[in-house]
Amino acid sequence: MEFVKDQSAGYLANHMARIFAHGLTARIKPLGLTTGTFPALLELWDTDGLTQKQLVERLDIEQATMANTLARMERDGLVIRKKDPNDRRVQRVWLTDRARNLRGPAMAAAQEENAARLAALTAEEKRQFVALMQKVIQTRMPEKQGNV
Amino acid sequence: MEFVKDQSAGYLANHMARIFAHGLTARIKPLGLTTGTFPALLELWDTDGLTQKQLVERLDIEQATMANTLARMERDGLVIRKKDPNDRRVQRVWLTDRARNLRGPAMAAAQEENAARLAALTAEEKRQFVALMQKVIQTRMPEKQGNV
DNA sequence: AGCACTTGCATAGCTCGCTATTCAAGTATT
DNA sequence: AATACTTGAATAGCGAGCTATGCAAGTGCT
Repeated sequence: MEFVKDQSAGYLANHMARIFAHGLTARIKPLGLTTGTFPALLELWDTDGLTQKQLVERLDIEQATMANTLARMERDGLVIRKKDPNDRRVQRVWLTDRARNLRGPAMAAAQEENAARLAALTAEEKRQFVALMQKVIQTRMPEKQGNV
Repeated sequence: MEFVKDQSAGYLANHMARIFAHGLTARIKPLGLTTGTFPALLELWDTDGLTQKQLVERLDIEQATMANTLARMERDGLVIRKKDPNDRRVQRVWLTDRARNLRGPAMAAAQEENAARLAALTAEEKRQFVALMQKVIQTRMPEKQGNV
């Protein structure tokens, strides 16, 4: 065969991402979280009250995807959205107490999943692996170089 | 608790997979293909007439996902599904002429996308990268009880 | 002031992945 | 032969991602 799927970087990336997502889904389900909320939560745990626009910029996610994700998060009591009084187009996103309290357990779950998936790699391989993924990502996003 | 998303393997895997998917989507759109059909097509180009069950086993995709993907492929004139006369539960999947003719261009598109995304890596890094992803995928830790 | 342009977000509608459930066809047990 | 179990696929319903489009609030030009 001219194309071996298990040697194709794109195929492997997709497969691997599904495996990570599957594992993380299971680990954070007891917390009442889903994987799609994770990136937004990470940003908000660091800086509460970001605008939707700011979240989109920080996460390389489309605006429409973020709008939908935030709607689910609001529905599930993780955030509330308030119009910025200075510019009423802007929605600022604020964590609820519940979301703030999930920071520790959620980060622990993510780290456990990472550790489990990389368990077969040596410390040096883990370092290389992360560096290579960063490099591949930055190939499309040269504007972010040095910022990672 | 320190968690830097751009050093998290799972986060990077997700991000990278979205980048690959985005690129491949654009490259195969002119062919009338979408990314989800690609794995099934690769198997069928190699062995036409597989059953749905066999496709599921070969691709690490859930049965329901494959059923939906094949339904879209049939709708789009890529395959036809025929009941196996020896076991009428079984659906065998057969490529159409159109799908057979797409093999060359589709594989070329995938290889071009892979090459573009890995352009910043040396030959040795590419080899390592693929090997590391294979290793991560093949790691299947037994479910831990209580302590991960 | 009035008009066009820009910006931030929401909505519609799609793919693709998942879990859970249902259904029909085969197999096995009695 | 009738019943129960097993197996292959389909369906329902959701999350998460995308593109395209709509709309209201702000900005700028005249």
